[in-house]
Amino acid sequence: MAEGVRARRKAERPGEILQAAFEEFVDRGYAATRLEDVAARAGVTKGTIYFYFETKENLFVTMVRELSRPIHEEMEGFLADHNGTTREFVRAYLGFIYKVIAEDAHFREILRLLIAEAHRFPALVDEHDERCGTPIMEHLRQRLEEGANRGEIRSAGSLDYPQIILGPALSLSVIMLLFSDRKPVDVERYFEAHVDLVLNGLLPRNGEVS
Amino acid sequence: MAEGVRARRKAERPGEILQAAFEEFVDRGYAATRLEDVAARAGVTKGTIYFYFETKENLFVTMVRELSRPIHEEMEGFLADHNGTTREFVRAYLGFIYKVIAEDAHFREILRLLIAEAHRFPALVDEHDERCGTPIMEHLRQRLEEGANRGEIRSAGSLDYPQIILGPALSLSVIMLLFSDRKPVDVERYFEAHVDLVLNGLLPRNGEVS
Amino acid sequence: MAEGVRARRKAERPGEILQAAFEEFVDRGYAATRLEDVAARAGVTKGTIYFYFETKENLFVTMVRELSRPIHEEMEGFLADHNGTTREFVRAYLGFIYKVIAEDAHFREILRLLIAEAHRFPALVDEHDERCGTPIMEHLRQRLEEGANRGEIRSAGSLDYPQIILGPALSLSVIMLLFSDRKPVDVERYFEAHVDLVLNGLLPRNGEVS
Amino acid sequence: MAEGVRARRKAERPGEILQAAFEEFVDRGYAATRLEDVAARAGVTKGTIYFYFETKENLFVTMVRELSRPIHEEMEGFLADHNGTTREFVRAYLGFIYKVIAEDAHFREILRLLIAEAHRFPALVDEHDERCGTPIMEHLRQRLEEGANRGEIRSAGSLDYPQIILGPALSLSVIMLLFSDRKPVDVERYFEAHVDLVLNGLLPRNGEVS
DNA sequence: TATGAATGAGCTTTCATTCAT
DNA sequence: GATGAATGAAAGCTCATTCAT
Repeated sequence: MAEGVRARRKAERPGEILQAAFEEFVDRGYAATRLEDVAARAGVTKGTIYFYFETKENLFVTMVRELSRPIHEEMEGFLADHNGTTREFVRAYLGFIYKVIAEDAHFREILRLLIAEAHRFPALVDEHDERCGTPIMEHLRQRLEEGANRGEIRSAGSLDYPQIILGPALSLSVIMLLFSDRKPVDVERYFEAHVDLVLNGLLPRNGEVS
Repeated sequence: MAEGVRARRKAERPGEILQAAFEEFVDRGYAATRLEDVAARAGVTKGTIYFYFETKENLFVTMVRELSRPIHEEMEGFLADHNGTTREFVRAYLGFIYKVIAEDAHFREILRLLIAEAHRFPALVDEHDERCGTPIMEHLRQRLEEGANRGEIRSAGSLDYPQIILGPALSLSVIMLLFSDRKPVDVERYFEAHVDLVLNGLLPRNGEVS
Repeated sequence: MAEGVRARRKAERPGEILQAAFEEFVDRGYAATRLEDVAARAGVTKGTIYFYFETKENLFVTMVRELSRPIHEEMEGFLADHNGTTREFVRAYLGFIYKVIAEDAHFREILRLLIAEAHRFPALVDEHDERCGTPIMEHLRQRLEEGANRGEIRSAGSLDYPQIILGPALSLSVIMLLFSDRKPVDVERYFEAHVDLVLNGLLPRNGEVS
Repeated sequence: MAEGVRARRKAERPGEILQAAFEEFVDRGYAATRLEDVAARAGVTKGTIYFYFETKENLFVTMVRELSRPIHEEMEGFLADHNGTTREFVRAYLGFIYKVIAEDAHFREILRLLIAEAHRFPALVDEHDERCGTPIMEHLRQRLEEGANRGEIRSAGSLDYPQIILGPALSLSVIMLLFSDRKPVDVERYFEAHVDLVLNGLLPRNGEVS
């Protein structure tokens, strides 16, 4: 029985350290984070960190990779199945994005770290992009293209730049990073307004009363 | 004559230090930047920095403030005069935003620093927001409201969240921060697609052939 | 059968560790040697070393003792039987010394360790001296004394300081330690020149053609 | 006046640190020496050491170089002027060597460091050899060759290996390193016996009564 | 016997900051 | 104004040693 507990703890050590590292790196940034604080937060000593991770850089990279994994998996699951009209798809798609980008503090903070440390860890940015950014954009692009082919939507220029369609969501993420809780946003309304803009634009539509 | 040169140099010292600080802080982040490197880049010694700035924090804050000033001034100039249809306004407005947000590396890198150090310098974020973010948003919001009142545009939900309308531009900025030159974007086309989406949305407009 | 192999391996463990320790200590010196590297070289884990040896110091001391033993035994064997003229003895004696001091890298490297760590392990130096240095010197001294009594050699002052007679050999050892293979020496010729000097000195002998 | 004192101290700092480093390195060896102890001995703080020397390795190398310099200079002075018979030369020459090699603890301890750290600092060994070992050997060789040409001494094989002639002196140095003060040697008598052996060898000379 | 996870003291090195000149 | 020598408090990293299994 005691074995079980010890073994389980042992197996969980790296994960616990990674979680602690995430929190410290997010709070202080890469350079200002002290391994000693990470250790304390994980309930181990400095030496233990070096038993599992070669360097601070390695810990950081592994942390970003590992803490992004759940998001990637959820994303893949979402991308797998989706049908319905393009209109419905856009709403569902943006809904999912908001769940990840705006409501998941994990994802948001990893975004902060990637922006902050893009110069130091360009490969990490690219890796994250390949697993997360590119698939999301590409999937959106394809579905919109199909929708345009089927005449459901205009073949607008933004179909080539899915970033434009997702932009307001990423923006919200950045705003939340900048202001923490000092400038709260009604995400629900923001989301609805975003969907509305993407689908209808600002100009009056025929028969619509401004 | 020599005195004149020296005097002018002296007067420029603080500015040179701030410029050097900007470059170093951008390259390495706040914590990882060494004052010694800033000094070397500015062509002075560490001690000189302390003659002009009290601490590293103070240097950072002053630098962000000072290097943002030209942008603020340009912005105020722009916000001052603008007439024409809402349609024209939106295009001109976004055009200006792109000049600042996408083409001015200075602004972009300050954004990076603000995102990265938002926890350490929340007051600096707020200050920057008051001088730059809020006025831009508020101005846009008012003009759009007027346009809606005049019936030029729909009274869409996004009128309450100008961030949504500007979102794709901010997004581009973030993308450029993440990938430097590894993923170049055709800003001209991106901009046009952005304007098109904001004005027309994705759904087919009456009489429009997809 | 497998047990036999395992049992034999087990019995050899300490020896393998000592051998590995020798190589690492020689390469890096006492303080810079990591027990982990010793373990890796011996094909065991760090813990295993502590099963056989109490501390790093203990491992070092035991290693020097154990790796010196074959030399001591060979030496005792040599010292046991020797007759012939003093002239013959000197040549044979020096020949043996060269085999040990100049050709046996083991001995040489132990000498390096003793010199390097003389301050930290004085007792080890003394122990080695008692088993190796003193007997060699004393034996030489006695035989030379006998030779002098018999009139075979001069009763020169160097009879009281056998170190002088052996000096060039020890010197060669030190030179080899300093230059590894960067300054190769023709040991055969060096040896002959050494014997010649010891027996004849530099001054011309009667009837000898310079 | 106060300036003078401060300036003098400033100029002496590096030298004081070097001297302190010498003592610590000699006592503990390269790896086991703590920069903190060097600093304390020099009366400065750790940081100051790094103001003058880039790394511990650099401090070590500089120290060996700098502390060897006086010896090199003395040596060059000695090698400059010498005449008289070869017999006289050998005595004077060895006399000088003993002064350096046996009586100068500085030189001896540097020899210990070079032997101990030959693997880590081979270039330093070679450098020291070029400035100290080779010139001494070469000078001796030339003078002996001349002596042999003039018929003053035998053209013995050891003329090609001056190390053999100096060997007993180097040996004494090593012995002193090994035993510190635990085995005192009468250097005067040792020296005389050495000179005697080099000049006359062990075999009886004609007309000499053993 | 042997392992390997874990420790913690201690190491080299860094760097913001000070201050006499 | 400006310098640069000096500080000292960390920070990242190492490693001999321990101990439950």
